[in-house]
Amino acid sequence: MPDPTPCQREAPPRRAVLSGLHRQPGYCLTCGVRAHSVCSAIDDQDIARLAEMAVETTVLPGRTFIEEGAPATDFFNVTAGNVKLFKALPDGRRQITGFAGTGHFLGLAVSDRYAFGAEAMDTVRLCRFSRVRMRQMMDDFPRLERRLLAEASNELVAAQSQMLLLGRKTARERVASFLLDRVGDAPCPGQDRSRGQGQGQSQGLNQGQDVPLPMTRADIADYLGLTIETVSRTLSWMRTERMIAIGKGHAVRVTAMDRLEILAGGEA
Amino acid sequence: MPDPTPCQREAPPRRAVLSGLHRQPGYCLTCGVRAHSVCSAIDDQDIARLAEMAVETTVLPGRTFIEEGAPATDFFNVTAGNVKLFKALPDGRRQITGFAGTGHFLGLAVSDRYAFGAEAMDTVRLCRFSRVRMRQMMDDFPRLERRLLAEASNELVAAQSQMLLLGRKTARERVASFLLDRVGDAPCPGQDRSRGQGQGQSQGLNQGQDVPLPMTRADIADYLGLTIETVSRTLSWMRTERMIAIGKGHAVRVTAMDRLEILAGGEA
DNA sequence: CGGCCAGTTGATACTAGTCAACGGACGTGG
DNA sequence: CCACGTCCGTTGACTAGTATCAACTGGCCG
Repeated sequence: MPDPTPCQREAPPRRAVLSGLHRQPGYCLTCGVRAHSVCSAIDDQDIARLAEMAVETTVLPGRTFIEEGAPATDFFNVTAGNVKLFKALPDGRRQITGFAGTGHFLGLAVSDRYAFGAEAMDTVRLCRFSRVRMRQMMDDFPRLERRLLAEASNELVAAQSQMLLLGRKTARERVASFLLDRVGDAPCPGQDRSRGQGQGQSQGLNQGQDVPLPMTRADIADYLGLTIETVSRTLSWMRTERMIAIGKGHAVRVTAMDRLEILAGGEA
Repeated sequence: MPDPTPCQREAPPRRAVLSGLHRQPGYCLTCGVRAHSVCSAIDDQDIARLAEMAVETTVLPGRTFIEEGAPATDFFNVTAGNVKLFKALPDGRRQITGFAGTGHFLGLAVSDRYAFGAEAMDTVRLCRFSRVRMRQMMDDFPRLERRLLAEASNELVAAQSQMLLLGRKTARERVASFLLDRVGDAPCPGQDRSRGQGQGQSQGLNQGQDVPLPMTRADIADYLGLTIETVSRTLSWMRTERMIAIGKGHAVRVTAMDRLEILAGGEA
């Protein structure tokens, strides 16, 4: 297993939510995240240009580093930690539109303002790129644009599934879908997305699949369009039905994948 | 006003849902839709290549021409008519993820299967491109890819708004948001998206803004995650509140934009 | 004319939201 | 050390917003 925290170089003295220093030219060459991210679209020989425009940024847990509606000046690439993306209504209701982990690219938008907010769920490390410079890179490297298009297409597909979930699924179906979407995610986020069905993650003599839930009930609720009470009740119900086992500290073990899959109602 | 049905050439003898003949090399040069679509990313001098790989296709109202889960062999560009895009559950519940009008590009996906279905709402004319050939075009013309990325980014933003709507808005808020999204759409779809604020929202002496609704109540319901009854009741309620006037044959006039906007709850 | 479909409206049911109480984990400070 | 407060999660009682079921209308077309 490679370096679990691939992005640690500089000292961490910063004040505002967003600050930081530019990377060294050779930075990206050794970045463990590159392989999983859009940066892989740039060859070794050109990657120094990318490195030099990347600003190292650290965001503390709970801090909002993209404000919905603020001028969209930067793109971001998550190099460590997890981020929640959301939209909100004036009265405070909010919808989490997605979770972004290591390797995820943020900030795609044609508009000059961010259409969503982003908040760090844990300590997050980011590469920050100005949009202007990023556009130059895209001009010079069409492969980068292709990679972004692929990323956007995947997100679009995910968004469509989420619309089906939010518009048409019941609370039980939503929670089941949510758990299944996360089966196979490594407990250590960002690594090992191989999703090998083989011996899977720690099945052993088969106790079921572990599902890491690095988010609170409130986050799950805001993601599924439910309340925390409903999420809690639904998980409790699944436990009494012996479909899952609820462990300490944000961990759930799926013990009846088959019934969960039926519940989730695979798409037609 | 230019040719309202810019894509009429060949005779219409066809049997299957999808068939058709390849375009003539000069076709795209005169296509009135080109300016509004991804095709504008290709210069006049190169557009013949695109024309030659485009297959003219007509789809009758109500026909599904993209089947969810089917092998994704083609991209489409809508040249006339309106399309609804949707995902469905095995038991028939369905969520319309979007409406696509003239100029809209369909089929973006990395997967080898369509993630959504598409059905003609009226008589639809399409340019159909094989994915393989389209990929060649993208290789040769990075501008095309850039244009597609912009298109995808916009759809992503729209999808996020829709998630907020589906997850967190009440029925009244959903219907209000839906109507407002369509204010300014020309009654004749595909033309005049200028959204000229010129004469204001035509208030003033003013009868209000016309909102064309070329879809049934069932479609609206499936788009908003509601039932047809709730949509009907909500529109009726808005009428009694004098926020809208309901005309014959799928037309609604917004008579109190301001109250509708408050209802829709502008995003934070 | 009769059948069908889209839409409206009413009565009732039910899912999930709201309000509230409680327990455990954790951190702080006496 | 323990008392205290806070945050997160669970559970219960009740409510409200939509869904469901059903009846009815008007338009369209064979």
